[in-house]
Amino acid sequence: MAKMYNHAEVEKKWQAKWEEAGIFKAEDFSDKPKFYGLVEFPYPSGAGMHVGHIKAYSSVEVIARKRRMQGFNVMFPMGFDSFGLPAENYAIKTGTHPAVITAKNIEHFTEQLKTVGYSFDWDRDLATSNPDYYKWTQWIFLKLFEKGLVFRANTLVNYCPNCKVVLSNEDSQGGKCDVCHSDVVQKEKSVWYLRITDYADKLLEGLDTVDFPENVKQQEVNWIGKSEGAFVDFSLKDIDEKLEIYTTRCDTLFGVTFMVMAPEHPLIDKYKDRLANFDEVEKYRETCSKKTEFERTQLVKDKTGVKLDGISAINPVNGKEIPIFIADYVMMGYGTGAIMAVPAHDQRDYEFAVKFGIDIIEVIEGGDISKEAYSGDGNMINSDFLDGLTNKKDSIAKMLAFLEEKGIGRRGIQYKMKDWAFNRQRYWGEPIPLIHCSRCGVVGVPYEELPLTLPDVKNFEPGEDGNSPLAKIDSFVNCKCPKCGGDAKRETDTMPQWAGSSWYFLRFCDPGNDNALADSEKLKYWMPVDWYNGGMEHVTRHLIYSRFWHRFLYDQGIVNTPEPYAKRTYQGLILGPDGDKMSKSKGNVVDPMDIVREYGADTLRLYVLFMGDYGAATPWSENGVKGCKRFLDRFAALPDIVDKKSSDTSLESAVHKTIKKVSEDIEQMKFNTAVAAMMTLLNDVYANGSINRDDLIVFIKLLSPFAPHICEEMYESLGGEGFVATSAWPEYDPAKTVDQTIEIAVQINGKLKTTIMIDKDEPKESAISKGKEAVADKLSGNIVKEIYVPGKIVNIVVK
RNA sequence: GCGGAUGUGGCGGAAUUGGUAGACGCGAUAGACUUAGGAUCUAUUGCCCAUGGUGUGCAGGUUCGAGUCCUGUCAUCCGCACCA
Repeated sequence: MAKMYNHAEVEKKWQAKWEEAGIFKAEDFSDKPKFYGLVEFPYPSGAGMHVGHIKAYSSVEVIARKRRMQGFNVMFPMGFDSFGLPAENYAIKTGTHPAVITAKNIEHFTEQLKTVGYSFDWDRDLATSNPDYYKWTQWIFLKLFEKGLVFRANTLVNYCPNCKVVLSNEDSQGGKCDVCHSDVVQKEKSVWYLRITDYADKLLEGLDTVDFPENVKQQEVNWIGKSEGAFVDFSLKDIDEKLEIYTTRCDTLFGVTFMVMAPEHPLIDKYKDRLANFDEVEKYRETCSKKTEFERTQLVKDKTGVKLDGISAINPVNGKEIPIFIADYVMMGYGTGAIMAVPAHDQRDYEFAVKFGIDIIEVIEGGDISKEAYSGDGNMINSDFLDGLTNKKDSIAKMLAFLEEKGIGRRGIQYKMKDWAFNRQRYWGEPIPLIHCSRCGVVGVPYEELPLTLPDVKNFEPGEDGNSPLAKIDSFVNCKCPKCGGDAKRETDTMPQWAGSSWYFLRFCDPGNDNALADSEKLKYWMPVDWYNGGMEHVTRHLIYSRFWHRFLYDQGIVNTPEPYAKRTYQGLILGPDGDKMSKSKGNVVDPMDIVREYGADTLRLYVLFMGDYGAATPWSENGVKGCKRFLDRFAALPDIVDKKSSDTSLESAVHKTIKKVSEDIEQMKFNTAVAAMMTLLNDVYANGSINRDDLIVFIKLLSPFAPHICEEMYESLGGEGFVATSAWPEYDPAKTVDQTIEIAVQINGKLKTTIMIDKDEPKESAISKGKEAVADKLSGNIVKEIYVPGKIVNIVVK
């Protein structure tokens, strides 16, 4: 049996037929219910597709194909996130223009995607680096600017010395550059920010309204990192100045024995004349600034710092004079860059106090402060008017009331999330449409001048001065101020990689529109995205950014839903055959196109969904691929045994069970068990030796979202009308998913002894007696209980 | 430290949510067909002192019955992190 079908021929044939018939085109406005399925569009790298892309896209592909068969008007678009550093770095190396490389890569990618047979609507294809696309990226930016959500600040920023570029917090997680994985350093620089923190609460609240996996939501909540506490003013001794701190435990104020400022705190420079040990302070600050983020956070064990000699603070609740230190365990970027230290109840402060011999005053009972800080609940002591309170909530409330009355403290909220550092000193990105005018300040490029196109340059190398290559082009830089008409200069930095992807799902609704980012009626029809699948690594990057932009556009009345994605899912990583992460250096990378050539696209698609739990990391197995190919070959041979038996009803319940299982499993992304169910059915069919034509057509339909090419081929050979892809998804009859005769277990004291066959409607008494009969020789002692779980087990309890 | 998970054969992984543990696939073993087999087909395949016993990281507990629930414990993975 099992001659192998010619996958290369079959797949090419049907890809051409689908394209010719245009069956995957989404219709704007239709009486059918709509389904907008989305996968993260790729960066078109020169290396082409990775097996990870295949896994990421195949899930929504299966769902989209099923929805079409269920009568939905489906939009499943694809495009390219085509601005970015790799093309630019390649350009620096070879001198080829990034636009040329990008166009070539997009072509290559498109061809590869088509080879896999995805049911994308290619008419909606887009690329973020096309001027007619980034015109609208710039347009949204100008809207943000108009609404005061763009600002420039001179602060410490994450900087990648290798890429020579400023990075956002999201782009430098773990102290490593997102692009090249070099250590990120802190650098003082004037950069553009988007005020994403203004949307922190909205981004949090929005999570309650969407269907995201719990861990995805949790990760976003943690990233936003909302904390409620209080700002408290400490006055300095003999100086008319206050030092403001942020704390979540203002009720421990009586336990404050010192204060710590971040080394970069501006107050230090302001009062350096008063510092007797300024040299020592300067030296310490210098060592800190040289540390990378990585070093600064890894050396957690050893607290370092310098006491400010000449400046001290007054504890506002008891008037005691307390010393001030600078130490790098306090960060300038969170809160106010200064803390009140309560060594008895904060482990970091405790370690510092021990090292520097500072008093430790217990204000909450319950721990042993001779050993370590105690951060639990307990009775308040040594705290004047708070003494005796046992509840954290009460003591905080009482202290807050006191501070507010005295005017030295106020309620405050802090977020770990920082504003989005938005400019990159690079060429291959959207030019930021702003103009610096010496008279008018910063002015937006007029809307009618968009797109502000990237000028042609010869040298893509970023300047050593930290400027983008655009700064070297006088004809681009020099311009007239749109407000006063005087000479002015353009902003020469470009937007980060994430800009274009922050709204691309909107453009898919109306990709050719030149008058708006998309027609509002079309947006209203298609949005929100019904199902969005992508990588876990984008949860605190692309997902946050795009939700922010979308929420902003909602507030401006441009889109009609507050959240862009109704449902989000993610795929697990595909590991190399050795179980390690795939990487070029390890040489364990699998090229999906090799698999297509050798086994076919249907096999590849089937395998990535069958290989394991969709959400889990699973190693690649070439033998597993072969197993899927074997299944498809055996499936393709089914027409040989069609209607071998004249009246064949023995498969009826197996077929209905499989329809139910496959239909339900797809919805829950349990593709592996859906495929397993079809493999089981195939085994049943061969065991039976025959299958009738109608059942085979049902089987073909069930498999078609996974392996569409071979299914079209078989459907055609059986005389099916049109395409399987546009045929109706099979329904099952619940009554037929139940067998008439069933096998149940017989247990004694919960231990399996044997199994018996009974009728599915067997009465309890009869089932029990049949069970007892079957284990009669093993029964000894008194029967104390008889349990029958219908359709499952008989359990005889003896003593 | 905080947050999220996970632990089941030689391997990837199933288990209708408290009811026959190991579906399906891989690998392995034996046989068939073959000039050949790394193709295909058939059979077997958790482990063990095998008419039975035992088994879901480990130790307890609840229950007629526990991979599933409870308590404790160990290990691994992922994300964030001197966040005040």
